[in-house]
Amino acid sequence: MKLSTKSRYGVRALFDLAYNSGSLPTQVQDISRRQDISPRYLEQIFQNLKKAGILTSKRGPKGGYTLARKPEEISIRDILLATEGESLFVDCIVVGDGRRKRKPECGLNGCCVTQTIWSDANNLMTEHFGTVTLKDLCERAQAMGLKREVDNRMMYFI
Amino acid sequence: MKLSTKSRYGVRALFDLAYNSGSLPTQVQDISRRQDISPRYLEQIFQNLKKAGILTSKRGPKGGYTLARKPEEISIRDILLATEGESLFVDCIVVGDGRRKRKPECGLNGCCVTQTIWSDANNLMTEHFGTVTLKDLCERAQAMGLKREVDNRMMYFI
DNA sequence: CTTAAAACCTACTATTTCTGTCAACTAAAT
DNA sequence: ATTTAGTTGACAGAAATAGTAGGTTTTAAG
Ligand code: FES
Ligand code: FES
Repeated sequence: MKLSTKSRYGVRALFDLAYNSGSLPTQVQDISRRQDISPRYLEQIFQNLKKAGILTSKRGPKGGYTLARKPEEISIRDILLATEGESLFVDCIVVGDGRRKRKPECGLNGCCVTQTIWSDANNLMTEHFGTVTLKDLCERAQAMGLKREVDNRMMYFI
Repeated sequence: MKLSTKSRYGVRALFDLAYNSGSLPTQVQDISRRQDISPRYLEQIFQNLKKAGILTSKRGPKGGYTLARKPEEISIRDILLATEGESLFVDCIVVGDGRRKRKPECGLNGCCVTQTIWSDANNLMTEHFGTVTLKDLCERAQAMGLKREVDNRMMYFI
């Protein structure tokens, strides 16, 4: 099991957005260039993130994407929820509302011993990723000495 | 990201072995029947687990597989290590010996902010899964009231 | 010694998921 | 009106996964 590129790209792109952009919308192509991700593909990912309420978008010239909340209010968990779905590890865990479709998969439902393991692990990861935010990432980046790209659109407003 | 069937089947099969078998070797077909896993596929998985030193085997009639260690000495981590490889989440984490091939994947190596996240998470999971053993699973199973299958080969020895 | 039961090995196929691209469309700014 | 840029859904190639199959080797039992 590996994270899908949707998740990895998603996290990187959102970090990039938090790190390099001000309050102005940022175009997909800029992030794509900086992070070396196919722009078309990134659009798809951003669409998911938008549905998840993590991004907002603005069309037209000078349009682009903006974080829907402050970086410290967006956790890795939020992102993974949008890109991977509710449960890592297995599909058969029943979360929250009982309307979710169940795939028993092994043993009868509720009688599966291994399910408890994956469920525990899932809770642990959820809790952990919930504490790591984009702001933390930005701080790490700064500590590592990563340069921000100067946003040349600011020129017009000086 | 979901666990591969190799991992899920593997854990279930090993649990089955720990729960239902005595010291005698158990055949693939028995486990396959009890756990409803394709016998031919299970053979493949068992080969991996054997290479990883978790199982020992005996050929010929009355042959089969046996746990290489006591159930309390086999952790979920050991199993996942055999079925999933060293790192969950991403491929680019460098573990232990530097001879492992690196796939930078995002940013320059050592300069990737997100890598630290996945690495942390990987460590956390490794630590957690390292504390859960097959014995724990057996205890849970007993608490849940799962029946053991009577091993009818014992009949011959009474 | 023969037979049969089981693990062992290699290769193949089918299915699904992932990754990325394309073209047509819609909204916004000038 | 025109142009820029995001939106959408379909789609195709690649890769990983899941499972199948045939044959070989080892070993216990008769
Ligand atoms: S029912 Fe899902 S792990 Fe067993
Ligand atoms: S280099 Fe692997 S996550 Fe960035």
